[in-house]
Amino acid sequence: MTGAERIVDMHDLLLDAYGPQGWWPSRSSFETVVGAVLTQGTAWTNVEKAIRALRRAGALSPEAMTELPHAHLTALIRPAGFFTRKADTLRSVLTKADLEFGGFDGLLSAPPSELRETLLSVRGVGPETADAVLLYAAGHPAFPVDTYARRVLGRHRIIDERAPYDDVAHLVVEALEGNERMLNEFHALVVRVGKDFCRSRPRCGRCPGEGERRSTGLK
DNA sequence: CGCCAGGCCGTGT
DNA sequence: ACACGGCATGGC
Repeated sequence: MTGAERIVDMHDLLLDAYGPQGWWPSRSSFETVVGAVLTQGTAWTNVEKAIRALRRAGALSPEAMTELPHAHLTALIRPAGFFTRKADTLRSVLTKADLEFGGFDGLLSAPPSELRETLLSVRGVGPETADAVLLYAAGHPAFPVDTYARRVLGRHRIIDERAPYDDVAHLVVEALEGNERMLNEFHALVVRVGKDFCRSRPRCGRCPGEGERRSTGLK
């Protein structure tokens, strides 16, 4: 079985086991983008605190957040960690959207490649955040390669755990034939199963070829 | 107390 | 092209 076939199988199996995950959990595309930035290197529970604070402050729209004094923004997202950097990043996205795309909706409406390049040009937005925005806020085929994707696909020997980001992303997008619905579910399902087994139960024994990681493995 | 979480960036090899 | 430390809070 090829890697692509195993990825399709994994998607089908996980979907049967867990059901649709309903990602991205948010009330608007703007909230999705905010969440994508805030969750960088941060537990989702902490992101929820920050999102709730923003909502209470009425700052969960591009216009409202633009009006918000920077010190307020920084204070509101504090629970999400790395808050000085993340506040700057959110501000930069909004500024760039206004200057170059006539606003946030204009940015999201840009062609996928232009949207991705623009997002990547913002300090604090890397490939995973950009691909999460493409997939979950703009509805384009993309695959955000996060720590869980690396872990799960790596332990199943479908990829080398430290393969370059774009290699992994392209492999999955090709495997799922650019099917946005499947890419959406697959990313969410991989996070779900990764939380269930790969973290709380390292070496759970369910991944093929798990025994040789420390003995012979490593290139 | 230590480790980790739905990363990214600047610096040094 | 990689390795590494810094960025920061909160839960277990």
